[in-house]
Amino acid sequence: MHDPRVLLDPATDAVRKLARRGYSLDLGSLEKLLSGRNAAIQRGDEARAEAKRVATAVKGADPDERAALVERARDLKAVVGAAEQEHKALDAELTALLLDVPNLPLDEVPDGASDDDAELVRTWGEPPALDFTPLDHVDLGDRLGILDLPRATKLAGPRFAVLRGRGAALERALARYFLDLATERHGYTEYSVPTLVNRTSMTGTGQLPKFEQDLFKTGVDERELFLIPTAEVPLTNLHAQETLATETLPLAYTAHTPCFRSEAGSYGKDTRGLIRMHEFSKVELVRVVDSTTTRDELEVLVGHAEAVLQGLGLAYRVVKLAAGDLGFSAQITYDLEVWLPGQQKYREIASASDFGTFQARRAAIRTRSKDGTRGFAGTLNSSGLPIGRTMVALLEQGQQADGSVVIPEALVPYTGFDRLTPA
RNA sequence: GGAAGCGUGGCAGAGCGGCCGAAUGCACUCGCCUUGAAAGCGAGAGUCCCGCAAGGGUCCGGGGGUUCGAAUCCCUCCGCUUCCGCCA
Repeated sequence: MHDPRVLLDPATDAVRKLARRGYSLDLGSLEKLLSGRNAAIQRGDEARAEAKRVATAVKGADPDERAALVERARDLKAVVGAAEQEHKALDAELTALLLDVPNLPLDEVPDGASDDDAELVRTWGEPPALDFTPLDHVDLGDRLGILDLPRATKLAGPRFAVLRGRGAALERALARYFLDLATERHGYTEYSVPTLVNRTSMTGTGQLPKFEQDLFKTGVDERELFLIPTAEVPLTNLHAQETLATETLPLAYTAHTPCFRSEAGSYGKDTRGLIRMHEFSKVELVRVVDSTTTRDELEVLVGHAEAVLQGLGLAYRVVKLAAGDLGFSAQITYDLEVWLPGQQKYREIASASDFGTFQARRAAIRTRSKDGTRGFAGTLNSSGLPIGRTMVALLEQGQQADGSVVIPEALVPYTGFDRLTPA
């Protein structure tokens, strides 16, 4: 959420910046709401101040002037009540408007609306030169006897997966490898967190109120809970409504959780295989930092995500997303795209985003520095990585002419096997 | 699910319907003292909102009510603790 004053400041250039991502900001009504709200606050405060003075005067008043004072106090009370009501009403409107406004893209973010407009930053590794026609991960998984999509559909419907035998073991090994890398090499603290969270948490990171249709919602009686689409939600909200001493920053958190996405509006997209699931498992990296350092922290963070792919020897590239392709809360995002021989192209596997203070304002994650300066924290997150999509890349890039798949060396201590072979 | 109790500032812990933003202790910041530190002494310091500022307002778990006036009374919700039941 933005500070309305900042949005209204011409120096911010908010209208143009938001237009780059396809959002049209109504500065006029914003201005009107803000000034109206502030005027109401002031009116209420003045009346309340007077009411306090009168109430104090009542105590020592002569009997004959007491009645007049009490009546005056009653009148003031009405004024306070009216001003307060107006304040609340305008504040609700203002908040609703602000909650709807996405983050401002940084100037370095390229123009454009789709992934075609992303800017190539760098490429790592060589797509394996296969002297045979590569299979995609669905066929591979089927032959290897580790992936059973038909039965997943029977159990829950499309976009769910069943892993079997070494497939299930591979999933477990990947999660452990990712977590060890994050905690032992990159300094993240591992958490185990709820995967069902309340509306406040979802609003804090920006999934709500705008994107409720993307979430799975559950509840018993009046109670309302949402399945997390990513561990970003619980990890970032750990410090919601808290004030952090700047000298304790940056905080680096990781968690391995299931993630749930309704994938509304993605009908027909990636219907085959493990790419787009309603439920998948992911290791997430979250950083809570001094707000002035987020841009540098993003480079650190994307490096941590890249290290995972590099450790597995998977060819990938890094792109900077176009303004119109940014997530709601992000001001800049790098996508990591891994090479998929089965599709003969790079496909998104992870994305690392800098949210500036956008989420911290929503979630009220405050900071206080040694000299007493107060502000909001900066937040960032990256996948590190999703297990399913990593398995896709691993199977497809590691496939051999005989139909077997070679497990990357770094992973062998975790799997206990170095090769998957057809059943 | 049943019964009882409790929710005050970073922590601990007072608080008669007006003198309470709130005693006191610890912790904290800045001085003094000391070779240095500790102890001692003095001073200061909460949050959020409106305001250029001066200043004003808010906040004693959340919300509502009674009253000229509520941390103090009432209602309600939430959370925590203890006991019983059930249970992974």
